[in-house]
Amino acid sequence: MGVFAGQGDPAWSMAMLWRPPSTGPARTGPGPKPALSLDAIVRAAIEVADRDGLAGLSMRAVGERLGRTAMALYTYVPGKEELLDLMYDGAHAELPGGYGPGEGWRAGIGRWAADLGAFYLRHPWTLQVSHSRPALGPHEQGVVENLVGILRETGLPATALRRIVGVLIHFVRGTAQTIAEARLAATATGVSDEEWWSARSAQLHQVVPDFNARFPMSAWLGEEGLREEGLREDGPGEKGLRESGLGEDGLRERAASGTGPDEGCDEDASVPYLEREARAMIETGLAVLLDGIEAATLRASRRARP
Amino acid sequence: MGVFAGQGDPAWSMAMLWRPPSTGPARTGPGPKPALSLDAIVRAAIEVADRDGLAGLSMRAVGERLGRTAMALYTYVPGKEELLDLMYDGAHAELPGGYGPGEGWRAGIGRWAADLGAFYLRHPWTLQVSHSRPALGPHEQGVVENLVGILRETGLPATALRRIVGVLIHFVRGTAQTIAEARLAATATGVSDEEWWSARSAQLHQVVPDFNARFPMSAWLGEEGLREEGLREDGPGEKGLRESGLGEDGLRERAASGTGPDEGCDEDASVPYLEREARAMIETGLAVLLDGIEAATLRASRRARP
DNA sequence: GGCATCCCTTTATGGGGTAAAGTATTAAGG
DNA sequence: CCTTAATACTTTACCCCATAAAGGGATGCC
Repeated sequence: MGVFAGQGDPAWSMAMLWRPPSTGPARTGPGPKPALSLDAIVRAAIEVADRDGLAGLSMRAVGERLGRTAMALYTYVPGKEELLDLMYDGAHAELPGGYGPGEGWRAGIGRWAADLGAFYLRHPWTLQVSHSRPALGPHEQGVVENLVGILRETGLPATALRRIVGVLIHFVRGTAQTIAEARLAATATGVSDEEWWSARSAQLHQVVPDFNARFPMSAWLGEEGLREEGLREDGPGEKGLRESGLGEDGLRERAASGTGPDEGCDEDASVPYLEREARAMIETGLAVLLDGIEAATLRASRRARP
Repeated sequence: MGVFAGQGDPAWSMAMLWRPPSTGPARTGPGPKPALSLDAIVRAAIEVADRDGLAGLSMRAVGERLGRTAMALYTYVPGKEELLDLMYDGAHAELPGGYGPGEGWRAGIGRWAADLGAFYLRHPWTLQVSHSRPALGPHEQGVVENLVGILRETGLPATALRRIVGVLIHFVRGTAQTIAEARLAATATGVSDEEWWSARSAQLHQVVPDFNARFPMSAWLGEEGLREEGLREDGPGEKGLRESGLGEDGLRERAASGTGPDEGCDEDASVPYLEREARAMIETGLAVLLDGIEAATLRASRRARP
């Protein structure tokens, strides 16, 4: 159950992250040929983290997966923290590029958010790695590059744009975290999310019988929300979802068609309740954000030529 | 460097989190009187985490602070995970309530966000505790309750509102995380953020000489951003900041006037560069979010009576 | 062949969470 | 007052972790 703050030796991490690709096995001179490689180690570590989470990520586990001892890794990596830096950026390599202009920034952001969200769900451990660490790699930078490319269409000034970039990244990360933890709870306890949440809800009302009195707003939110869902009437604030390229199964499809070498993310046929809810949250939230960005854009152009 | 996924025994955590306050020392019967208490342990653990971060939080450390061994704690707490559940909610106890109506929802959300952000900065370790864990306590619930109370003024339907709640919480958390890590890097290396970032930037351009060619959008963002800041012209997208109650020093003031028993958060006189930047991000981001919420509200009322 | 070089293993150290067993302290019952 | 049983806390021990230090064995150059 370990997570890191991104310490270690940033200089080493930076150098390795940005080293020219496939710096060949140009090893000459005495001594045995290296059987491992930095890339192989990083790949193995990502696989371990995908399977067992960051809690299961130990130098022993990674070494074992490569048929070596834990100490063998230290020939290639100074320590675990630096390895995590490389894992984090390396995983991002599977994110697609090609957010060319022509689809409009609203749709572009929708696609970008769906891709990134699906990536987080394919590698939930990335959500536990603290963001905005010192060591920034090329693939993480690529995510930002893509988003900035899309957002430039809005014509917003750079200062505002940079901040919006932060907002969007935090938003997708946070939402993906909610989904990931729901999945984790579901698989850990062996019940479906729906059962799990209703059980927890029942327990809450048993432990706190006066919940509705102490938290009237939250109680209203829960009850009214259920009522609305029962009525199946589309509330407002839901607009712009299809427009943004995020249909009912947009995120889901992207999650299933992973580009990376991983085994996929054990999608089962039934769409879990909470996951649907969280996906709806990403859609609504994104719609809100997009409307806000649009408002800023309008204000900017109005100011430019009054 | 430990963080948790929120495992442990949720039933125990829930029971303790919601137990009636100050369940007295009604111990009768044989055996020595307990010298510790659950509250004292949680308080001590929070102090340790405030000082040394989650990395420095060990059962041994908490026990030592109370003049006991690590094992002594196990009389009161089943394990470290459960203790963390209690710490997390316990820290939230210092958040204020009283977001009465009358100031308007925009200003209300601004105040709510500033209070929550300042709280995160006073207890940065809370940002490493993964959110939306199984065990939800009364004080975390209070944060949601406050926000829902404010948002009900918008008249938005519950479904949309619940999702906006998630967006706002993720947003404040993410932003606070950025600030917190900037602080951490600054104190860890002993240099100011500004020096630290320029050093890192120089290193990046040394390691990656062709950065600007490979990441033209990001390069543009950086250069244009600097140019705009040099011009000191308020870009658009900045509107609504004062209106939302978030002045230049709004967050800062709140951070300094902590309500909890902690020592404050060693604010020094010079406002660090990156922190200013991050605060600006919270302001801009919030403005975008508020505009988006407003758009949803308008749409809702338009739909209600056409 | 000698030998320096380098990959990898073995062994060891210190720290973590916590199980198990031991010790001391108390109140109740005789 | 003495026994008994319950309880708070300590001691010890175990296993897992990251990693320092030292050793072993393969390899290519002289």
